[in-house]
Amino acid sequence: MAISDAQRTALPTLEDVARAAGVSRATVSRVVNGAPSVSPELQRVVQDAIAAVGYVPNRAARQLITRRSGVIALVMSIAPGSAADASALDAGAPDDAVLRDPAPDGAASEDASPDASADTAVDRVFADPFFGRIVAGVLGFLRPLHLHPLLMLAEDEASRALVLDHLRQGAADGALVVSIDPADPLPGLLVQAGLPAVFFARPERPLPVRYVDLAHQDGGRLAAERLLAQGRRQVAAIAGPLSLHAGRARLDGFCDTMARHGVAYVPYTVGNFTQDSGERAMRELLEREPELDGVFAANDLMAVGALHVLRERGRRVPQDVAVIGFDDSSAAASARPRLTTVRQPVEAMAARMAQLLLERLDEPDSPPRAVLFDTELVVRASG
Amino acid sequence: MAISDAQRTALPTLEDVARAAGVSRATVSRVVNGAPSVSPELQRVVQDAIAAVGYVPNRAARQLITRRSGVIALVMSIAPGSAADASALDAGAPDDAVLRDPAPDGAASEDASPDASADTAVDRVFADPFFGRIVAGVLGFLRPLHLHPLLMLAEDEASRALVLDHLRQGAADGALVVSIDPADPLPGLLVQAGLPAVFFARPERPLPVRYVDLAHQDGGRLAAERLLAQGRRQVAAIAGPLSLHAGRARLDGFCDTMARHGVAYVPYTVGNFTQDSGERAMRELLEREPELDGVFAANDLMAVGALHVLRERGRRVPQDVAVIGFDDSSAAASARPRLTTVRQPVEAMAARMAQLLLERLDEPDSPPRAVLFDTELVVRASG
DNA sequence: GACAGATGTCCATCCTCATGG
DNA sequence: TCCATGAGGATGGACATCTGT
Repeated sequence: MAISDAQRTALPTLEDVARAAGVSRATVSRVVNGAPSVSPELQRVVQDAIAAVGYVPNRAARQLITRRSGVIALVMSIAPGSAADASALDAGAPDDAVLRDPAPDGAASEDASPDASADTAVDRVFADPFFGRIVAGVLGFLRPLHLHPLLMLAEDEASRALVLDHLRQGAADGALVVSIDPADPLPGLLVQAGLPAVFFARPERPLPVRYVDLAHQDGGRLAAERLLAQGRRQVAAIAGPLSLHAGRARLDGFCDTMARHGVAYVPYTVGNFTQDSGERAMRELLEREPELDGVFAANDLMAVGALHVLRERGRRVPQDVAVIGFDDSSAAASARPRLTTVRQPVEAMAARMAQLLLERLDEPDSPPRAVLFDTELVVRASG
Repeated sequence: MAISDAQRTALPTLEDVARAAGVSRATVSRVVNGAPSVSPELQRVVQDAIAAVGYVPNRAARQLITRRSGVIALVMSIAPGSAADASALDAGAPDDAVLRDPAPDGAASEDASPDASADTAVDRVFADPFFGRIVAGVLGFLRPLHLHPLLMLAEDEASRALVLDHLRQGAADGALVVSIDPADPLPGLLVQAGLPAVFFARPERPLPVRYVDLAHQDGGRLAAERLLAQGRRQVAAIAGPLSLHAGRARLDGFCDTMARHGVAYVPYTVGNFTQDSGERAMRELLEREPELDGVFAANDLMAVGALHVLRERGRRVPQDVAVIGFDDSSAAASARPRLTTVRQPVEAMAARMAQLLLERLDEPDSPPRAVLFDTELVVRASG
């Protein structure tokens, strides 16, 4: 409380500390920043003065000269550049009500609850366990370094421009971009502007950028080998969107491996990584191939949807039909039966993505680098 | 690419724009900030000059004088102040490996994947669908205002100090705090320091602060009334931690309503809001009350755990046992049978929380205000 | 070379004062 | 008198650089 007033008037500055300690501003600055060349006694004196006056460095002033904000933008980029293959739902998403004045209406009505932003496409991003894992990974790496992520969403041209502006304005030192759509223009825009960015998953168009990615195809292979080892031969797949590299590669890896082992025909259906789409896909596959004994889904959410449909149709898992998912998200462990799945180490990938960005910030001229992560089969009960 | 070099040397400043436009700095500033008193023609001229030289305002310089960062801290606060009742798992959580030098090791080994921060307590926060809903709500409100959330985690004394420092340093203008533990000292610290903050859920100790909260007790009542209307009389409850107001109030509301309708005895077990704890609780309840015909769980995750156990024990839901959850999280809709649940409008609450903070920032002297949200029964298949 | 002081720098905004219409 | 605009110094606070002992 006592501080509250002081705050509103004037916070103590370097100058104040210097005066209190009887040294120069420069010396205080040296102590604050841990410069080596200050005698222990003086350090003590300055530290005491800092504590006495309650000094905290002003980040804006520091940033003005160091040109570092200590902030990293974490961008969830969901919108396609051109009208692309986003699920039909998105079509009618209303624009945000743009408030020009940052000051909210003083007389906001008490009862009318504010907009809850029920935008389906946006909500889906944050509801997906994937988002939480990304955040956990990024935070785990950044926090010990005293850096923090600024959360941004890029879903249309205006919001993409906002991301670029923020970086140019120095609101963040660089961007970690999780881009969902292959037609996303954001990666290209960032590269063109020469802004520091690292991507989760390789951008569709070849760009000289840093990114982390997964050996998707190999993951598909692991799933196939597991099913083959169990003697399953009537297998089917629930693929992700084929417009995405991840969608294609996981399916390819699965089908190729099956073919190599004599299973030439693998019926598949395309979903969109949601549980609902997994249910629809499973129904369709059961109609086409009533005798199937194994299913590979390109992510856990769709696999869970498949589990539901199989149970509803009286197929026992794994006795009648084996199910293998992808990601090893929280959904896999909480499903019943527990889901056998191909692990994607999202947290480690996100952490590494952050590390690559810091490398780029420290050495702007170092060559772009990509890091590929391996998958791993996590055997549980479903297959 | 072309810009990249320019960037490293000198970005254009207001002065440059002024020169290019043949006007004064003041005029450029007026145009940039939308001051009313600039003639349309001049505005045009200045806008063109801005575009021509590629000017973007420097946030640090602006913040230095306006004392606004345009950033809002979103703090997930999970650790208890004293050694409190967090679930046993947390006990051995290792400290972060503190890296003093912000520069990462240049020769980071390629193969050793970086720490994925497998800290269980932290991971649980981000894996919970609750987190995504908070983010979605906050972002939905802040984005149209061109404000952005800075994600922070407070789990021990050091990280709490970091949150306070960031606010004092002006890294963020205020904080939105989602505090899990009742013994959390962060709310008290923020109040004491006079820093602008709004809380999700009322702090345990009475404090003169702004917050949003839910009519938890009323939610418990809705669940009870639903079960009573179905003629269920042998009901049990899976409560949340009783150290939390939300845990107690939901249970109280449920039990009180049952008592008022002649059901005096409601056996209950305490869980910790995870699916696993819900399973354990359900097993225990079935042993104690084999004849039960209705269960109320204090959140959806525990309700889903209960569903699994009931199925495993051959009880049909809802025919034999009705199950009602709480939250209406994504887990409710994706469960089978779909979960009847008490809705907590998390997104709207989070948005409102952000709005309250902006009110406080614009009018520091306005009195603290709390907003209570109502629950609502969402009837699906489970009860 | 170890240490510390003095001063210029980063850039947008606020201010005053003046000017022309 | 009023209004749009110019001109340019002062300001915010920390760091960089240079100098001097």
